[in-house]
Amino acid sequence: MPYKEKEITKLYYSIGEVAKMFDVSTSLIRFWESEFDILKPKKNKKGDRFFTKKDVDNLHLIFHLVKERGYTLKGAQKKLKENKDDTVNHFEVVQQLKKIRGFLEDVRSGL
Amino acid sequence: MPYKEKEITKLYYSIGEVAKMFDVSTSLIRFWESEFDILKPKKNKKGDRFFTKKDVDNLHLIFHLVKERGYTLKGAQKKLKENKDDTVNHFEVVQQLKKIRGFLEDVRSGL
DNA sequence: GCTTCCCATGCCTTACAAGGAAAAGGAAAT
DNA sequence: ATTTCCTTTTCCTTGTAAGGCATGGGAAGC
Repeated sequence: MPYKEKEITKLYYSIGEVAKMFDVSTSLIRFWESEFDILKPKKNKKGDRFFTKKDVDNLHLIFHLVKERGYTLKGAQKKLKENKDDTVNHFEVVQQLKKIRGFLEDVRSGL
Repeated sequence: MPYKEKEITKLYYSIGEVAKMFDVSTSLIRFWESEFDILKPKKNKKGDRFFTKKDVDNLHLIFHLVKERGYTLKGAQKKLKENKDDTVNHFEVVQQLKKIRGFLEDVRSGL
C-alpha cells in the first residue's frame, strides 16, 4: 500500500513562499538578503534561492525588529549581532532576576 | 556680602545649550520637536525656546533610541508611548515572572 | 557687529517597488 | 511524444517616495 513519505519536514522554501509567510514582496526579501549578512540562502545554477528553516527564523527576527518594533536596518543589524552572543538579553534577564531575588528576600524576612 | 544665589539649579536651557549637550545641530533639535509630541519647550514672544530639565531628559531618551539604538523616528515615538504607560515593559516582566513561577513549581515538586 | 534665534527650502540617503527578461511547468493540439 | 502557447515564478536593474536632517537668509538682542 502506498503511503506518503514525502513532506514530513520541508527542507527548503522558495522566495515566493517565504514572502507570503510574512506578507511582503519578494523584492523586499531579496533586499533584506543584500542588507543582512545573517541571510545566506542556497542558490542553484540559475540563481533561484532556497531558504532553510533557519533562514526563515532569521527573517522572522528581522521582520519583527524592522516592521513591528520600528528599527532602522542598521539598528536591526546591530541588534542581531548583539543577540548573537546573547550579551544583552542575558544582561537584562540578570537584572530582572536580581530584582526578583531582592523581592523574595523581602518575602522571606516577612515570614 | 554678595553671594551668588543664582544657578543653583538651572530652570531653562536654550536650544544652543541643549544642542551642545548632545553634540547635534540646533536644527535637529527643532526637527525633533516637530516630530515628538513629548517635546514642548516654552517659548517667549520672539519665539525663543526654553527647555526644562524634563525636556532635556526626554531628549536624552530620544537621542538614545534614535542615535544609539537605531530606531526610526516612528519606532522611537511608539516606544516612548509604550513606556509612558508602562504596558509593554510590564508585559515582558510578567512573561519572565510566569516562566520563573513555572521553574519554582518544578523546584518545589522536586523536594 | 557678533551671536543666537527663527523658518523655509534644499538635498542626500533609506528602504523599498516596479519593470522587464529568462526559465520552468503544464495543457492543448498535432 | 513533441511542439506551441500560456501562465507562473524567478532573477536583476533601475526608479522613486518618504525619511532625516543641513544649509541659507534674515531678524532680534547684547
